[in-house]
Amino acid sequence: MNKAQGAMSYDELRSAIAQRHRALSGRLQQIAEFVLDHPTDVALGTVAEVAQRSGVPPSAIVRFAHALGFGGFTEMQQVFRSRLVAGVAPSYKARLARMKSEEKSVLGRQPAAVLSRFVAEAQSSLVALSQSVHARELDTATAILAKARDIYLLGLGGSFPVAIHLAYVLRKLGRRVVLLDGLGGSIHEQSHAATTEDALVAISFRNYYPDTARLFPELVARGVPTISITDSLLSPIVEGARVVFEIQDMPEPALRTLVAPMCLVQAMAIGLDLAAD
Amino acid sequence: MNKAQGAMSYDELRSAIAQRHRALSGRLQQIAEFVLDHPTDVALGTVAEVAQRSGVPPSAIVRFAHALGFGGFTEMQQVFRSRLVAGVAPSYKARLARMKSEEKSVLGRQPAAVLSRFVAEAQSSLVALSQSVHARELDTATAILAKARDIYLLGLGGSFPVAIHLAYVLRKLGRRVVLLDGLGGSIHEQSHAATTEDALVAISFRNYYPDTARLFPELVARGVPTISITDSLLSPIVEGARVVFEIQDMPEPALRTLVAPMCLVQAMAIGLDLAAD
DNA sequence: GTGCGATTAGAATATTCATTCCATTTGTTA
DNA sequence: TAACAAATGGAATGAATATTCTAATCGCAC
Repeated sequence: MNKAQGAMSYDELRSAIAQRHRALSGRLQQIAEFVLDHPTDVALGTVAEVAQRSGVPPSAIVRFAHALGFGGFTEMQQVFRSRLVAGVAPSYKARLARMKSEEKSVLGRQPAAVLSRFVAEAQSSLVALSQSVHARELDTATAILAKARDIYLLGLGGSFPVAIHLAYVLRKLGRRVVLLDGLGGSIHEQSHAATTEDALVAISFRNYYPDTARLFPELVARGVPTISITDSLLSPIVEGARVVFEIQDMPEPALRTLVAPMCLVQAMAIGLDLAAD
Repeated sequence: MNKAQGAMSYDELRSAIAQRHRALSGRLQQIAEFVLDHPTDVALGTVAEVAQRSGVPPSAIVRFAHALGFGGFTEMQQVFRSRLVAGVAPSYKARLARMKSEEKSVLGRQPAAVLSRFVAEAQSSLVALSQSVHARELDTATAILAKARDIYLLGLGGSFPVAIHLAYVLRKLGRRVVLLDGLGGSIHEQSHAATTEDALVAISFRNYYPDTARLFPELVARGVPTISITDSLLSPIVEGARVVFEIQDMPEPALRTLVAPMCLVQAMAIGLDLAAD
C-alpha cells in the first residue's frame, strides 16, 4: 500500500491521482478519470451513487480510495468537500488577492494581462455575433447545406483553422466534405468537380487571401450555392453568395482569435444535423 | 403544516426562513439562526452533527425541516448543497440546465437556437479559462517559447485548428515554426530535428489522437521543453511537460467550439511577442 | 392551582450506508 | 495449455444515519 495521506488539499490530490494513474489497474484508472472529471459528484454523492455514475461496482470505489492511501471512501470524500467549501468562502480574501494579482499583471507581468484582454475581446465578439446573425440567414444556410451532395470549404490563410474545424465536424456528422487547401499545387483542380448540386462555404477576412478572391467568383459563376462568412460586405466573397454572414469588428490578423467564426460554423454544422432528423 | 416546497434555491430558502422566523417556536428559532449563520455545516453535516453544533437534539432539526415544508432533513440539505456547487461551478450548472431544457424542444433544434447555445457555452468556457489559467504558468510558457530556436506544434484531429492557428500567428510574428501535421507520411520524421534548444506546444483533447500520444513521449524523452494544452491531467501529453494548461469541461468532439484553446494560444503568442521587446 | 394544548427531548426503529469478504474472472508466466 | 497471481464484482455485514414515536415538560388561560 502507499504512504498514509493525512491531510491533503484538493490540488495535491489531483496531481497525486494524475501521477499514479498509470500504475493503477484498469478499473481504478477508470475511476481516476471519473473523479477528476466530476469532483462535485464525489464530494456530495454516496459510494453507490458515484459507483453508478462512473459505471463501476461500489467496492471498486472503496478500493480506489484505499489505493490512494485513504482509510476509505469517506476519508477521501473529505478532500473533495474541502474544494466545495473553499469555492464558496473566498468572497473576500480571494477576490482581493485576485484583484491584486490582476492589477499587478496589468502593470508588470504581460502574459496574464494579454490573456484577459483576449478573453474580454472574445466575449464581446460573441455578443456581437449573436446579435448580428439572424435566424432567417441560418435557416437558409442549413437548407443549402442539407441539399448539397458535397460541401466544399474555402478558407485560406488566417481563416484556415475555421475551415479545418468545419470540415472536421461535418465529416464527424457523416457529410461529404472537400476541403480546398491548395495542397500540392493548384487549388483550382480541387474544386473542379463542384456543381450546382453541391455547396460552398467560403470564409475570408482582411486581408483577403488572394487565392480565395480568385477562386470564389469561378465557383459562383458555375452556379454552386454559396455561403460566405466574412467581415465586410465589400469583401470579395460577398457578391454572388446566397447567404452572407457578416462578422464585424474583426481585429487585425495577428490579433484575431477566430472565436466568433468558430462558433458560427459549429452552429451551422450542428443545426444542419439536428434539422435533418 | 406549510405548503410543499418542491425545488427551491438557497436564496429563496433564506428569505423564507427569515420571514417565518417570528412565527416559529423557541427551539425552531434557535435552529433558524444557526442554519443561516452556518449554511456550510448544514450542507455537509449529519443531523447529529448539526444538532450538536447548534445545541439542540437531533429530532428538533428534523422538526425544523418539516416546519419549512420539507419532507425531512435530507431534503432541506439539498438546498444548502446547491449553494456549494453553485459557488464552485457557476457556468457548468447553467449550461447543463440550458442544455437539458432546450435539447428536446422543437425550439432547440432550430439553427438560431443552436447558435445561441454555442455562444452561451463559449462564453462560459472563456470565464472558466480565465479562472483556471494562472499567471505563473503563462510566464513559464512564454519563457520557454522565447528561448526556443524552433517551435514545434503538435495538435492533430480535432485540435488541428488550434495548432494551425498558433502556427499562423507565430509565423506572422517572425518565429520559426514546425507544424507537425503528418502530411505525406511519417510525423516522426517531421519532428526528428527537435532538440533541447527548441520547444514543443502539444494540444490534445479527448479522444486523444493516437499519433499525438505516441509522438509526445518521444519528444519529451529527448529533452524538448514542452507546453501542453489538454482537458485532463490524465491525458497522454501531461507527463513530462514543463507547463500544463488544463481546460476543463470540454464537450464531446463534435460539439466543441475550441474557443478557449484558441484564446489561450493567441495570448501565449502575443504575450511572447510583447515580452520580447 | 388546575387542566389543556403545544412543544420538546430522548429512546426506538427502520433505512441507508460504507466496508469487508469471497468466489469468480482476467491476465501472465512457465 | 496449465498454474498462478492480480483484479474484479457482488453479496454479506455491521455501523451510522434520518426519522418516528411517546412520555415528559412547558406555557397559559381560567
